[in-house]
Amino acid sequence: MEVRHLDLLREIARRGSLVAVAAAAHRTPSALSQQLRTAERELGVKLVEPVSRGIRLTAAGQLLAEGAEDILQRIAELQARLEESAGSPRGQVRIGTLPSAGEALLPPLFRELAGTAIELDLDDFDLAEEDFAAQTLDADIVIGHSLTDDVPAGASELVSTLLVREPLDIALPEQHPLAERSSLSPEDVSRFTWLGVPQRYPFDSIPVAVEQLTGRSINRAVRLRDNRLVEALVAEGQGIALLPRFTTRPRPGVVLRPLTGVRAERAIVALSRPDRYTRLAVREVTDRLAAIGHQLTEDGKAAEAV
Amino acid sequence: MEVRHLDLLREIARRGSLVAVAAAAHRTPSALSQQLRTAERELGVKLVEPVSRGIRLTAAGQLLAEGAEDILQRIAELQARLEESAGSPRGQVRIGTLPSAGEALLPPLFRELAGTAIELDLDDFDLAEEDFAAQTLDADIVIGHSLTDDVPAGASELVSTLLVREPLDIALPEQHPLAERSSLSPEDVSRFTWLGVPQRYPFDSIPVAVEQLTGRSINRAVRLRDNRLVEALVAEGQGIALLPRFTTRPRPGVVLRPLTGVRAERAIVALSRPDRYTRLAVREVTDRLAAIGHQLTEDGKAAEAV
DNA sequence: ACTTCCATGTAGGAAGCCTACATATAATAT
DNA sequence: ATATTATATGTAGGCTTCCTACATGGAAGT
Repeated sequence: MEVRHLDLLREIARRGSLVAVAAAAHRTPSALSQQLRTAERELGVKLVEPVSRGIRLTAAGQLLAEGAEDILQRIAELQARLEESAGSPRGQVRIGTLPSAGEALLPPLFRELAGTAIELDLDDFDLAEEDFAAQTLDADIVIGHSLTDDVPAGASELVSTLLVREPLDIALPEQHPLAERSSLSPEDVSRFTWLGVPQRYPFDSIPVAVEQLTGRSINRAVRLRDNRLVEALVAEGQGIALLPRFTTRPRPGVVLRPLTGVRAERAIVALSRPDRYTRLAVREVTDRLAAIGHQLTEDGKAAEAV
Repeated sequence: MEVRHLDLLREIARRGSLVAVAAAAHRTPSALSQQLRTAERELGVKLVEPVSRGIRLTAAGQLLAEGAEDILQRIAELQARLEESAGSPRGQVRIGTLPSAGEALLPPLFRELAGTAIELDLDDFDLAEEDFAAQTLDADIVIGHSLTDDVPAGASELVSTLLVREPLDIALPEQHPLAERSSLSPEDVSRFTWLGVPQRYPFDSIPVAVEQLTGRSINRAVRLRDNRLVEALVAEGQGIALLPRFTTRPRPGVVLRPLTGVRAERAIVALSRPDRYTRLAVREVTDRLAAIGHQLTEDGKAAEAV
């Protein structure tokens, strides 16, 4: 019985189709199909059966997939023990990130890891809160965020590390009447036109809360994903918007004012599957991200004091 | 990290040298040496270091070898679960046996297994009691014996299954004066010339016990290993000897008489390493051996009653 | 000094693995 | 109905990997 085959079965169980597994493994479906048949021949059991357009694990395949989960976890633990005892962390760590969080966290990370045996591989995406967890299938570490809690929805099975709690401020054009105030209430902001984000995107929960609190519906001029674009439009006077405090670069024509009276902050977290998190390199990178996040908070406080 | 490499490290830990591992695996030492270097390259750690004429595992190698033990055991368990759920036992089972015990136990076993997917592979040897355990490195099941206990010396870590308790009788020429008695005492037998076995061979413990009990030294004409040869010489009147009751074929000119007053029986046991014993086929064969052994005892009683 | 034992290096053949392309089949769309 | 899409599987060929045979080198024993 080979690890390669166990791994394949586990992936089929998780992802459901050969095409999906092949894409994740950068292989062709044909290769995996052949591997499956080799495994079946060696074990003397049928492992998958056709169903609709795809395949499904047989009882035997499922049994092995479950066992594989355990065995691969133990192999990962052994590897971690080895790395701990015999040297410094090494290898490739694949990070998937929110663009906004990545912009603040990743440049220092690259700087710190220069010269170590850890190699970073990046991917970025902007998703609904509950979709971050699924990305941990592909990435060792997923940097995601949560508006309501410190653990994003769907991440209960994952290792979740809080990196920063980042306030979400109201971005205003410099000449905006509200710009003179040092903080803003839901009442204040509900009267103006907003630049929103798509529905079900995390940031949207805050204007929704404002609407519930004030009983007044907010006028959203547009729904955009990209914060840079939003910044530019705020500067143009197209509306006010929610922007994360640490990752919004100061920009002429735009000021940030804290929003009080609703929970206006996001938790930026690092998520990993337990088996991937056992790798020393993955823990190391997560720890460094947490330290960088902490520094971000400190810098924020210092700037406020000035 | 590949199972193949883990297995290699475990075997090196157990057997001590590449040549020994190569012999057991039917590979050349060169192949293993190259595998080792591939493993070292992949893991980024030195796994072995030269010492005297051979090699020795480094700390890292040892760590992995220990982890391998656990992981390979779990893989074996998974395989067993698969076989249990998905069909009948199959594959090759390698048995190493004492010739005398094998003669009685194996023919029925072959008969029973004809037509199943279990294939037997045999090896035979005649060893000192404490050397049987070492044979479990190579064989799935080792049929050995113990004179003093139901578990042979050195087998405490192994799965040990009692197959038969076989009386060891005194073989006499038909015309021998003692042949008229229905059972013999240490006093009786210590006066005659014996055909013995080499020192430290299990059977030797009984004449030694007789010597201690009677305070008289036994005259051993020769020291032989092969029971057939001993039978032939007993028939020739060259002396009396200890022979196992069930595995001594009745033969004109020779009679067997029970020896009383000392523990004159051997326990025939099947030994397996725990990881090999998890295989369903191995358990199946062990069970069948135990059943055959039980039948042997029953047949013995029936014959006595006649 | 010679032999023995063990590990390692090299070259070449065999086996295995993966990709590209083609085929088959079921579900969905037009 | 027919075409299209999505998924798996089969085939041929190239690349890689693995193992054996043989040679080399060092350490221990005679």
